[in-house]
Amino acid sequence: MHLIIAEKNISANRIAQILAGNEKVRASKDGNVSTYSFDTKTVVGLKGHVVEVDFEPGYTNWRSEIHTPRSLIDAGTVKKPTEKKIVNLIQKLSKKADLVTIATDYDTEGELIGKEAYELVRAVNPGVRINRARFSAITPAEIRSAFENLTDLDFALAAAGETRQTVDLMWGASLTRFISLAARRGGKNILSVGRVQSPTLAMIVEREREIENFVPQTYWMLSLATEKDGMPVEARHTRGRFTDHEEGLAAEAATREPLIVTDVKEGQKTDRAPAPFDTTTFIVAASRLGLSAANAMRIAEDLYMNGYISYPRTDNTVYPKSLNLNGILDTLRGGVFDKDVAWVQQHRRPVPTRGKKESTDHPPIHPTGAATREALGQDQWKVYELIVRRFLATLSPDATWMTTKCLFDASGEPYTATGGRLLSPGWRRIYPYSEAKENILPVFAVGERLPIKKVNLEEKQTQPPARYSQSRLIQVMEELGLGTKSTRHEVIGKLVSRRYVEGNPLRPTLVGRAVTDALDNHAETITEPEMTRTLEEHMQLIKQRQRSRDDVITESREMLHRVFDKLEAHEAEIGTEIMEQTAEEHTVGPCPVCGHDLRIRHLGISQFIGCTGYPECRFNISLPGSTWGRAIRIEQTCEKHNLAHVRLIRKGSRPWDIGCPLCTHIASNVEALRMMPSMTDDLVQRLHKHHIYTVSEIAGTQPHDLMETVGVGAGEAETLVREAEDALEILRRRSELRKFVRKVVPPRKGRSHAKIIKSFLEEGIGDIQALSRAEPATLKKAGLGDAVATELLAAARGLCNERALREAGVPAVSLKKYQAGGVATPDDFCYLPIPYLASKTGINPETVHKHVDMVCRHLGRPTPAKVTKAALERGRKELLEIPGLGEATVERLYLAGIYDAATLREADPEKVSSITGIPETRLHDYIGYLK
DNA sequence: GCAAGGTC
Repeated sequence: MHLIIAEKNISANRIAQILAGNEKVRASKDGNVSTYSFDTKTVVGLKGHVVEVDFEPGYTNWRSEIHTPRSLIDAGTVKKPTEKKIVNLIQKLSKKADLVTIATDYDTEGELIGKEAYELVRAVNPGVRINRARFSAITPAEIRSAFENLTDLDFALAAAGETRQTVDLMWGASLTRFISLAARRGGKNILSVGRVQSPTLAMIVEREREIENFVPQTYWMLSLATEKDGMPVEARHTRGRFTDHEEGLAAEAATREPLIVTDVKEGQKTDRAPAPFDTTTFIVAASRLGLSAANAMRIAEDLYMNGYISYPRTDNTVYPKSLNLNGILDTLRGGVFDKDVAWVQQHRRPVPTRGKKESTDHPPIHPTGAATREALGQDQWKVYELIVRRFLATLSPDATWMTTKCLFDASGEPYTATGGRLLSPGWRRIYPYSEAKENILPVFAVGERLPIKKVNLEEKQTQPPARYSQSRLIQVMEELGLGTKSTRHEVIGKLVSRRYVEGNPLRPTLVGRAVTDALDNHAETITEPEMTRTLEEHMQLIKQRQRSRDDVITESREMLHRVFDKLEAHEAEIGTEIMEQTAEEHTVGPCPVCGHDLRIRHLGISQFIGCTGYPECRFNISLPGSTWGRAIRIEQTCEKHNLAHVRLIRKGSRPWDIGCPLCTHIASNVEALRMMPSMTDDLVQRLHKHHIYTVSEIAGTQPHDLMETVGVGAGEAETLVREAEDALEILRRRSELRKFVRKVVPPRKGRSHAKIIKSFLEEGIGDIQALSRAEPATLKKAGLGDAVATELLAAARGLCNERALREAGVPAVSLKKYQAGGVATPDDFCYLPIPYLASKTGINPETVHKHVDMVCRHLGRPTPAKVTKAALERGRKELLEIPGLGEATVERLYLAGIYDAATLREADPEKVSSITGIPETRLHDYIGYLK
């Protein structure tokens, strides 16, 4: 069998179709991985890298004393499978193979991916022949010639890729751990560092600094308004910017009629049709449609998987010769673009446009199939249309403009006006994404005199550089060689998810700045794009076999050790700097009580706003738990309280804006305050004035203090505190009820828990106890169905019983055994005989007696007599001696309190029969035997 | 828990 391994499933399929020619390809799935077979050949696709490098075992603990962040520099690495199903399948097929061909993409990563496959094959079949097919496009001609000229894997090329992997892991992981530990950040808040992300972040930080340090300069622009044949014309002074106001004023004053046309130049300008899309130019164009880089890529990948467009990850801006442009045009005929396609076919430019970058891996992004608006979502359609129109534009003629430049003289002051008129729109007919603004000037003749309608000296300010938009940043990353077509947008996503940057255009957060500063000061290598450039040069030397992989990695290790020399010497300083710089990120504003900063605090899953004056000032505001989203400060502030608004952010959900935390705090607690019988509007106002907002604050105050701060009488103060304690208890029970309902009743559309609780409260059900006693009909009023109502009631009763028993003193461990034995209510304890309880639960009868005694006392009922273990065992033997009386009958007799010969002899057969279900005649027989 | 690079 000849096994062919491609880089991805879709390539595997296409390669199989091409090589099979007229033969039919059998597609089958093995563990969700597709294979394509024909003749004696089987083609299978990888998923890019199916293994990943990581440190050898022993380095998982970040805080290890021995395996410090620095020790990662010299740590050994291992390759571990990340796509187990594919790895297994490849190895299964390899065992049967007598020839294996690696057919991954023709670039460094592709060669490395190929080598990874090579190693997987070798591990299970050391003797099989393995060769390599190299092609730069998956077209019949390329693929056939590649398989006619098979070569060997280029291990030097793969080694270049491995070097990158090792260097990235070593630098990234060791620095990430070092910086995170220094700044005491763990879990979701780690501070990541990497060869690509750190320089990218540094650029955003740098740009923000430029904006902050920018000093605007004032300048003046001078223009005049004239007209001809009723057409207004604006002409600018040829000086452009006047930086000196006096000079501007002088020129303005000197601008007088007559205004004479001194020169008219007409010309033509061609406006080139755009080049084919590569990933970067595509992202830039999509961003004009309002799509973020990540979004645009996600949609493009979707379109690609559904066969509408070609592979979206490409660096190529030149159509390969093998691409059938006419065929694509034909495919697009008949649909929404029919007219546009027809026009392009009629007016085809002789050669399609081409961009500066040409690579061999994939063609530029182009449509591959016809789609309808209905088949795609709104955004998908927007992207598809963009790609179709771009493709059509690259085949369309250039646009041509007629340009006019006029010069005027206003009594010595020179002015100019330029105009443009679209002569032939060319590609602009079908690619409406960039606006072509015409500015048509009237026809002027040299020497002509014109009126001056107005002279205008306008004051302006120079502007700071703009923040990077996502698409602009991707362009700059590309220029600097940072990241790849597939990863650039992900790197930006990473910076956002690490909360280093936010917004679009991108702004750095305080954490982002603090980390960049720390790295800039102590490990500048990692914040500079230079590192990538050097790495690439070294990779080039490895490819050319002029340096070895180990040699380059050793050099990199030494460099990183020097970086750590500096870092470790300043560890404490780096840590405090980051912590101090980022504290502000959590600061909401001044405490209304003491004026110190209020800060958002996270403690496990709970979060709240606390005062930095703690413990002297105990002011705090509670926030919803972090399961609702992590609380962050946002730009907006509350004018009344001078506090920043708070937002809860959770992955996958829309952010929840809480607004001013104090306003929300006040509003959400007024209702609770009003639950106190003596609370009045006036009192609420007075309490608020003294920053007392919650019932629990009143409950926690000494009546004496309350008297002084709010100015109420002693009796009133005591009443208030007592009422607050009561209200607090009611609230506590209510919240318990709420949690309980939420747990038992599954959430469903159109049935909100808030509504259910509201209806319960209206029916007087304020806690679980009340719920356990409620009528099913009451529950149905709250919109619950029969089954759910029954379940909720049962659960509430169960919980109440359990609580009553625990309250009576039954230990939790025993309680579980009782429940398992079907003994659930306090009544069960009082009325079921002890032998029965003991036998059902396996608990010692003396212990059972102790528990029963506790429960009975708690309920004010008499405690039944004690039964010892010995008595019970003896009694059991006595009973079993009676002919026809077995184990099962003993258990049933326990139910009636009969556990030995004596108790049986005394029993009333009729009564015992009704309790145990044993026929009366049999009972008579037993008793008869005993007598 | 860490990078960057493939691919989905």
